[in-house]
Amino acid sequence: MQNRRLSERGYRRADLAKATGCNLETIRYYEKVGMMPDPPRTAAGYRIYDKSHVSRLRFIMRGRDLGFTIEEIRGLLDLVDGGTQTCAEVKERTERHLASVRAKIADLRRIERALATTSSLCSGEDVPECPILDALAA
Amino acid sequence: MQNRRLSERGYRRADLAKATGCNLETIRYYEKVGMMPDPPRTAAGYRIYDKSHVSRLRFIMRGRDLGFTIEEIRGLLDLVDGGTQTCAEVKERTERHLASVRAKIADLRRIERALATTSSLCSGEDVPECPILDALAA
DNA sequence: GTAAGGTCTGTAGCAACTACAGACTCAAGG
DNA sequence: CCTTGAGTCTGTAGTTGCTACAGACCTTAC
Repeated sequence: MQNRRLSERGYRRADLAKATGCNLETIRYYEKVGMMPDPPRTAAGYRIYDKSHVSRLRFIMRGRDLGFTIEEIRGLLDLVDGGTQTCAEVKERTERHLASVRAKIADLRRIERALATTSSLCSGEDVPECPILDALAA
Repeated sequence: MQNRRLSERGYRRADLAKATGCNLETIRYYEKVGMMPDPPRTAAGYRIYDKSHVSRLRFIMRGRDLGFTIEEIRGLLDLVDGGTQTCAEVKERTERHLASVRAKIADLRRIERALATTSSLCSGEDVPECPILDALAA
């Protein structure tokens, strides 16, 4: 194909981006902040990635999708990298995060009800009393 | 107490921060971006707040907690501020926000399910192999 | 061999804060 | 009356987690 020699050796940055769906520049950012390892380079300085980079980047992105902060993901990666991870630790972190997600859902449901009520009140001619303020300010 | 004359008139910035849990500087930021009104000032230029500012700031913070952007909160505040809008406009904005709330709930439910699933895979034992990490890497 | 396109670096921008620095104000104690 | 210490004022710079250049360099296809 267009870059046979390189693709025999591994992925270029754009290949990694495509393989993971990650933004091109974000890969460099993750490297800068130490979440992705400094990859080997070609003689000309081009980064060369392999399958392991694809997995790691997917791991990071999946964590972000699940609403983990960078620091939380770093923590999870440390467990992986350390090789000393215990199931108990990871489970504990996950459940803590699960609890906060459930709290957010509960809050949003309250807002949803308030908005739905407002909307139904809005069918008349007059501007209604707004229960949103009460719901949010409570 | 130490500033009786002022506290008879209202809250100072630090009082408002304490009453709402908002960061001191963030109050000024919200004022700068037009989410909080320019408050009255003492002769020396000190901001003076009252109960209405407490409610409004709580409203903003709650919205932020729930993941609304500044622009969305601005929209909600417009609803609350009311005044010049017709009922149709209010209803339209309300339903738009309702849709975004429901989308957020759906997102969080998806995250919740993923977290609950990964958590349930985990034995909680002190073994180095963790199915949650495997699931994230998958 | 040259043009198109990928990669490199550093840096600047974004949202939404958060934290100074340096000047000013104010109430209380001596 | 003066000092002291805490609170406030302004503008600006730093933070997080990206994202998007600019300008130079490298590779590949034709």
